[in-house]
Amino acid sequence: MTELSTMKDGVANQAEASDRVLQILAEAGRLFASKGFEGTSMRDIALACGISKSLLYHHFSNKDEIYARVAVGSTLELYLFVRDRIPDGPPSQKIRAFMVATAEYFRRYRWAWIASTTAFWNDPDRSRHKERLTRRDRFENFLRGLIQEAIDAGEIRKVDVPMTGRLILSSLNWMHRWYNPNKSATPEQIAEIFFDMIFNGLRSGELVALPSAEPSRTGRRKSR
Amino acid sequence: MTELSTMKDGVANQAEASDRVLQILAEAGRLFASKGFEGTSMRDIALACGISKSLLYHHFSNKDEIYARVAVGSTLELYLFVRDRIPDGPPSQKIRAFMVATAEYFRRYRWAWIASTTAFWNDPDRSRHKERLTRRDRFENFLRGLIQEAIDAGEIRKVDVPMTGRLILSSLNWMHRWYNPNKSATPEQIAEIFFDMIFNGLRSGELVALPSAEPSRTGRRKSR
DNA sequence: GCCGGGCTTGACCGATCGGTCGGTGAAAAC
DNA sequence: GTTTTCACCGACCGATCGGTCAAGCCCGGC
Repeated sequence: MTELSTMKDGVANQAEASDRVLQILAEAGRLFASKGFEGTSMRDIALACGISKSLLYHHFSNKDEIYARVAVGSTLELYLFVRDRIPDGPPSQKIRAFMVATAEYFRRYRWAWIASTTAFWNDPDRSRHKERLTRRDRFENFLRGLIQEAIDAGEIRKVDVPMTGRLILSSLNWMHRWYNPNKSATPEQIAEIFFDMIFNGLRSGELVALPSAEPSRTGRRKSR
Repeated sequence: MTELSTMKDGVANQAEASDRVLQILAEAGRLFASKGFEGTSMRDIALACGISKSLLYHHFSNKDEIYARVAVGSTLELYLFVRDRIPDGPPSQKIRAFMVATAEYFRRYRWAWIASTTAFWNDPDRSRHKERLTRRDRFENFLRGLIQEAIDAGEIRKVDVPMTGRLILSSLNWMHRWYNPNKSATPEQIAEIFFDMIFNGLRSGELVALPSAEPSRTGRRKSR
């Protein structure tokens, strides 16, 4: 079937699955993303696929398994997807590549991404939730490693590494809430803009004499 | 009742409401935040309050009204809350105050915040959803005004104003996903750190000669 | 022709959903 | 002392939930 590639959109790493399974995963991801896990019924999924509800249970044992294939099956690959797109070079450029690659992943698997990061952020299944957090941690720790590299190389200031990672990931993770695929910029372009802002800062070149309302933040530009 | 102040925690601008109503709103917000709107039943709310389900319908006409009081009733005040905490002074310091005030709001009305920004991001009620977006827009436009001020004053570079606003709001809006109230930093302190990172940038003072992988980003520090 | 097996279905189940109803008991109003 | 008011409850409703099941359909191998 020629539509396999389009149906595959939004569902990562499901190469061995049949077209029907891919269709179910794609539709389910889209529904989970827009109406949430509890807000999406098995009847909704069946209707969206144009099949009977029983058929869902032929291909999946229950609703949770569909969730698992959508959410866990997609976050599984994020770390590998991004890691393979980090080039050799200066650490700061690795961070930039990290952001762009994550944005590309978001663009490619948008519904699964939203379903995974929004609809299921509080997973009823404890062990599966933990597993997802572990993967998420591995992803985040990878970024922290890049940040530490950049600090060691003297490319960026001696900032708080976990907090810096959170800032970078926040800019990417919140994108799904305002990104409009019909508007101008691609997620990758947006990631580049954010990298520029975070890396170079908003402040203009001239040092503007700011009234130091917070004495603890003087001498910021001197360090390192 | 002396516990009125504690029960009021997490529910903004409900001065005229009775203790019981405040309790219901607080518990509902907490449940909505952790289990989502569809995932929280009226029985759950009643059980959490230690009352019968019927009593919920005595105080509220239906589940949606509870949602409205939690989500709409809290986002209503965010703009005013923040606006009143912006001091006179340099525009960049206004942006800093904006971030700190938003973080304070998050800390004070955490459950209602999470319920409003996460559990209900796709509101089934169209008109109410639009109303919330309008309020959200007013809040965001207020920030954009501050950014434009800072650009006009020459304090920050000639960046893309909407995109800059999104970056700042992303750092704050994503906080609820990783913030741990038992850990060290307060939301306000986190907001200050993020402001420092975004305003001053991560880059170290020394100009590191980066291989220009992106020719469009040369001369960045020259502008303005 | 027919037969076996995977894809597919509609009828159905107990549980739970949001919501309703009639009523209780105590305090306020008269 | 009677009536009105109001916070509150247990029982119940139709609808929908996730999930089951026996039976049909379709198609290649014999």
